[in-house]
Amino acid sequence: MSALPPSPPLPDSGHPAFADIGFDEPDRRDETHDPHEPPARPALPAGLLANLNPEQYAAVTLAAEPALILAGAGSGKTRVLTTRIAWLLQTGQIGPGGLMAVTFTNKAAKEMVHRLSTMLPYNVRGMWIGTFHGLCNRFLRAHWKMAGLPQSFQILDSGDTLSAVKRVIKAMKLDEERFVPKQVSWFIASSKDDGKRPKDLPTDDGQARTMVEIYQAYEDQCQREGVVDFAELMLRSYELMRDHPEIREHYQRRFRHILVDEFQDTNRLQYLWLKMFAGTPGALAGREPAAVFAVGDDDQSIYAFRGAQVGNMSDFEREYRVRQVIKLERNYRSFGNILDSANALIAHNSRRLGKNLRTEAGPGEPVRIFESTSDFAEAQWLLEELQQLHRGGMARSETAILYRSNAQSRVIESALFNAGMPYRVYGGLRFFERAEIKHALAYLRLTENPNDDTSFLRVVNFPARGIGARSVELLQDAARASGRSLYQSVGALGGAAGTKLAGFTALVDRLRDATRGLTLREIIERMLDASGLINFYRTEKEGQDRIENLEELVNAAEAFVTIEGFGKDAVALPVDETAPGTIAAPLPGEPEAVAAVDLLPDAETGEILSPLAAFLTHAALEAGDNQAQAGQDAVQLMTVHSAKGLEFDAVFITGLEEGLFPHENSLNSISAGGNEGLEEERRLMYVAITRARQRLYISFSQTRMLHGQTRYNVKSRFFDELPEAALKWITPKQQGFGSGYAQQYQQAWQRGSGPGGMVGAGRNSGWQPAPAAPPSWAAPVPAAMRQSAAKDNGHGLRQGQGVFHTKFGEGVVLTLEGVGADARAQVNFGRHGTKWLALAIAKLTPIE
DNA sequence: AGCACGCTATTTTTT
DNA sequence: ATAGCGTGCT
Repeated sequence: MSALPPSPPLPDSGHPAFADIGFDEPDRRDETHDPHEPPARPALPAGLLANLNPEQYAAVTLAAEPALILAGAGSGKTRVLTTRIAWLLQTGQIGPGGLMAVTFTNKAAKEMVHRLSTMLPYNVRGMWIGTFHGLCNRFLRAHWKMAGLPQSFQILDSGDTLSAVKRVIKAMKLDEERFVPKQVSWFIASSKDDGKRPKDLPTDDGQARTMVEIYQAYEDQCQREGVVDFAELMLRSYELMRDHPEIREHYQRRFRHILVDEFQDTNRLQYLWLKMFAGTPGALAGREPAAVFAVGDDDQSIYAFRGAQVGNMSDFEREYRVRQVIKLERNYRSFGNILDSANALIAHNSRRLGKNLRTEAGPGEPVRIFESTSDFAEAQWLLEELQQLHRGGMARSETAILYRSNAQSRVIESALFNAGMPYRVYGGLRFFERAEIKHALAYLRLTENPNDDTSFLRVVNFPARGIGARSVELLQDAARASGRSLYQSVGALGGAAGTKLAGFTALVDRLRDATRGLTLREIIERMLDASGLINFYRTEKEGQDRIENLEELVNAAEAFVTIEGFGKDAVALPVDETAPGTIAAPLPGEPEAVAAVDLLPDAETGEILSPLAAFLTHAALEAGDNQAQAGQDAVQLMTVHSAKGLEFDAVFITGLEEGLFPHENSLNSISAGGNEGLEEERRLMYVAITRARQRLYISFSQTRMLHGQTRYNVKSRFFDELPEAALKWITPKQQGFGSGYAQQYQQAWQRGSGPGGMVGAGRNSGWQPAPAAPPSWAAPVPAAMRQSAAKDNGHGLRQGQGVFHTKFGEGVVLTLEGVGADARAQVNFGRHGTKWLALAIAKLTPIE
């Protein structure tokens, strides 16, 4: 008997193309097994399971039932995930069409596919392995009609989303001061991430009601224009599953194994989405839910600020009655002192699922702690230490400097730049986010869908063709009045403006007609020429880089490939040979750099998305690398957040100061369960520490330039939570302004020309500023007061002086006022806040 | 249409 | 300090 009946046909389907494409081929191999009775363990493919430790082995070979894997940092998480997939396939428990593996980032998905392809003798690219959003896209392309979308719907990135929101606010004639586009955009995205439509939201007060109205109007606008934002991809897929039992049943029967990476980072909607695909225990008539294999680490949950719910882990455990919780605690990355530090630190968090990393590698080097007088001195020290490591034979790319906030990179970059030390900063503009690329994509999108108003507005007058803001406004009014797109409304305008606009739409039409039947490369080349983009940048002084990027876009199109079929039958096709029915030979050697996507066929007709539409989808879902200075062996600079998932021989964690790390803003979010904000900061520090293989350095500075002013800082409380035995304090005894590092740095700074050509670090998309509250942790020191810095007021104190108070502990003097019995001092006690003290009463002992 | 000035905000980020 | 953005001027 087969416990797993073949998937039912989709409603109104039965079109042969559906199965031919392999998109939804039911897995016949399943029918020889009963997945609910664990199959006898077959002979293991040679080498596949070799060298797994007992816990890894247990996880990889778990029976087909819901499981939670608590995978500590460096415990071989990706290996377990990929080996399990390979094992499931090779033991014949499931076919390549019967499982789904979900990650958060394209990078992780690619890594998984890459590793799998080395484990399995066939092409794995056609499988349902990808990011949440990538899989949603695939799903919606198959069921676009039922989802109420046009077949070639476009995807908005966060920039597009913001401008779309701006247009809505303008159209509603609302005050942008009261309804800040960024905040509104964030509100809409978070509502969607919570699974909520406008009708599900409270409208208690006027402000809230208007916000919901904007949300509704934004939805209508997106629907009219045929575009979806990132959150919409998830929400629309979820609702489609929820509201269509036949679709739901189809996919629930199909995917018997669902593997989820970084489960601790899932938000509410993503968990709901997973439950839809897996089925909820007890709610399925006589069926078992899919075997969800959730891999995560609650100690590495650092994205609560963008909606991640660590609670999904315990919810999953409870709701799916997980019997198998496996902890991977053996660390293969770091030496003992590093792990001891990580363990001791994270032990200060409450409500952990509980995990302790261990290694057999021995203690290794101590964790080195450096106290510096200024951020300049800290940067200079970093440079010298890096030079020493490099002289000792360590590759620069194996060394990383981590910081809590992007603003910290500047001073470090200056020091490295002036010394000629190659470095690479993560976090700049991504390829597909560059202005010239967005312009080019806008033209391409208009040929696919002229009603895409976002794209229309972006390029209607770029390059300049005499269509001013006034004309555009008239056009928008006409469009609004008739409820049609800008493109459709051009005819309604007369006069000179109407003529020029008609010229633009004619250009779009010409482009669409002229590129029909051309290859992707030819389409893009034609567009670059006809739009005038290339010419525009040729005449620009700074246009050379932009032209190179546009050429790179042509290359990306050239390398664009789709995958057809599953497993052994899968072939990679250059996208221009994918006319339905044609089969091309696999690309020679299947280069790793290839940008592979799916054919994205319609579930009913099997009709494949045009190469151009598929490419545009790809561009939207994968913003591309941000390697500004790739190639060279360079020191890696990044925030702690972006370091997650990476590892280096030597790691420098900088700026360990109260208010900065842990960050002041995080300390506000105290909930019933404790100080959630602080605990997330601690997890962040835990992530930072566990990036290091051999050497770990942690530094902090007494003073730091922030927002143009010097701030006096107290060292981070996290130092108190590290095991003294694992540490080595390497700060030179004698320090201070005008001596040592600070002075050396000053000279280097004056000599150098400053950091030219470095990558801009500022980049904010969902984050919203909290109401401005003056930071209490490191009050800026007014210039007038600074004069008193060197002056002694009779109490042996000066500004910047370290002091000790019996109740508040260590602090730094920020300001001094009055003399004699009246003398007062403002002291920053870090976590205990900033206080004014009467020096006649308070017992302050100078330290250092 | 393009530039200059002034204002504002400055934790973390992927898709 | 400084970058990005909106407004207003040439």
